[in-house]
Amino acid sequence: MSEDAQQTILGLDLGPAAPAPAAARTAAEPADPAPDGRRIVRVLPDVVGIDKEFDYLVPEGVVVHEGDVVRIQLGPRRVGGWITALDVTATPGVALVPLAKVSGRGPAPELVALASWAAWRWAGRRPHFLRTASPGAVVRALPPAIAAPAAAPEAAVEPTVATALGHPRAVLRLAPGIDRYPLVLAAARQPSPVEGGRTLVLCPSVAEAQALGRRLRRDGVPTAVVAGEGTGTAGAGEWARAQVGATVVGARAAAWAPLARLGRVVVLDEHDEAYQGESAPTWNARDVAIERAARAGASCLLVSPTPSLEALAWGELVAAPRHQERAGWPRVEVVDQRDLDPSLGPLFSPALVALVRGEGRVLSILNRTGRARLLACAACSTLARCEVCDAAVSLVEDEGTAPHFACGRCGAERPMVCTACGGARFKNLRLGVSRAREELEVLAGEPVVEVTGATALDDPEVGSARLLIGTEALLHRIGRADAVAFLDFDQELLALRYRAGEQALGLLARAARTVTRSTGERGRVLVQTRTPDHPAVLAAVHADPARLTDGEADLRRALSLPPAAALALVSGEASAAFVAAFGTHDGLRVQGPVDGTWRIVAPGHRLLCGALAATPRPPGRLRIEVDPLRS
DNA sequence: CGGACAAGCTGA
DNA sequence: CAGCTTGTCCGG
Repeated sequence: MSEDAQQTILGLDLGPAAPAPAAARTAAEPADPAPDGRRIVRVLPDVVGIDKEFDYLVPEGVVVHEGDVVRIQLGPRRVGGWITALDVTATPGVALVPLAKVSGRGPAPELVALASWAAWRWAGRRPHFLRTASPGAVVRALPPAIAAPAAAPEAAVEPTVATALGHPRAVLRLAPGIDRYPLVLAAARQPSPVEGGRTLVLCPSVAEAQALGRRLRRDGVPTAVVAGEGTGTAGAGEWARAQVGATVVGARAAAWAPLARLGRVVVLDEHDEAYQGESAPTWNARDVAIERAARAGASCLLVSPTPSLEALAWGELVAAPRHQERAGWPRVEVVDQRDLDPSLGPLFSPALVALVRGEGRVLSILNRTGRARLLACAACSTLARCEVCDAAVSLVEDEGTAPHFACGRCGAERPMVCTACGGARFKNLRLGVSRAREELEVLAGEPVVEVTGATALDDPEVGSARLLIGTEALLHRIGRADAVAFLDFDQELLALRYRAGEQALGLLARAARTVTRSTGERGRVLVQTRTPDHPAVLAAVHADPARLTDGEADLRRALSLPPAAALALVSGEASAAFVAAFGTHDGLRVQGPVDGTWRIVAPGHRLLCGALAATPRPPGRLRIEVDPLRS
């Protein structure tokens, strides 16, 4: 070993305040020595593309634990990795070299195992998950153990909530106007099925996690907020506190938080799509949390105003009595756009006009219509049109050719140059929203501010505006309003995704929460649609999500869609080779390709993931999405 | 994944 | 046949 390596080797010690015994690291125990008397550990390199482990010698006097983050010499280069097994026996005929460095603490053994499971479940690679489970910065030693929060003085929660907390795997349907904090506090304080077990609370956004964390700390619950700086990994301090006994609150990545002894998992707004990643592996934090709880013997509670069909298929539904749930929803008014006076246009019903001329902050939601985007010259604002037929042209950005305009009507193509001023820069016009804004302004008789993804929320114009308009992202960005109006809800209801109904109801629930004031008083939700009898609309109007989910579950079964089936999408340049190698399996159907994407339908994940894992990956880019949310 | 090394192509 | 590209293999 080089002098350099000797200098960088770091002895790690658990210290006196090691976490409680359930998850006690076996690391410090005496080793089975290798034949030559030195310990050997197995290491998974942190290199995507190497799904293989390698054995290394532990340098004399160095303490290692399963999950520790190390650096290794792998062939000609030095890379990071994780210890996945301690005290393995040497493979004959392999010349071992020592670990180059033990960097610090990493995921505990049960998380290393969970990463293997997740790699199987979402057809991904272990390093992806182990990175999420590792601290964002080096953790050399753990702080002293943190005592469990004092038990709840008395049950200060609703009977429904108490029932749900007492159940090992429950789905709590909680109306959107109900504050979840009493539930979270009780979850942190009440004993769990695991002696001395701590609570993990997941919520869809980092901001919510931080807010919950502040409230819990104020109430004397030692809390670690595990929410990363973009990448999803936790800061070293919070990571270490989570490891030694804090109650953990966090967003998606916190499903991998290092609780030494997990007793209870609570997933708030489990239906929220923010729990699932868009890039492969498309793992879902709710499903990771469910599996993790099951492995730990912990209870798991999924909470949502509109539980997903996946949740309902998984656990026992607990709901408040009808009148109580009803009281937690605002009034949802439905306008049938088919009855509107055509001269006013379909977007502006008398009810909407009354709403914007009334008082309080009103959010108007309008999704862009389809893919039709208009381009205008950035310099002179002239619309980009076809020189042949005058229709609006769209931008073509194929590989191999320079970006140019193409006419969707007559097919003519031309360079990306403004016909009026010769400018070459163009801006997208979100005509749907922009024009609606202008018209709404006229109808309201006062300014209406358009909020886009680029709008800064601390913009004084936004802060002071009473009337705002935007796409559904507006609901995510503006937390409070007195009324929410969906100008054309059919965009949501009739979208071509199989989950459109659920997503639409989820939007209505979000709107319902947006108009709930801290006093409990409720504002209004207005829905303009041509399909007022759609189950998602009826569910919100009647404050009864079962109106959607009952029928939807039957439909999914009939059509072999999740959760009655398991889906995977396979795309990328190597997808054809992969599908060829995948072959045929009993009970599995391979469809496609459509636009270069194959679709695999299976009766369940066991079959689907088993078959995916058994297929060798061909070289080249390959994207496998298990449980795609779109599609 | 990315470095090493081998086999194949090109031009003087 | 040097010099370069392309491909395959392997890492402890």
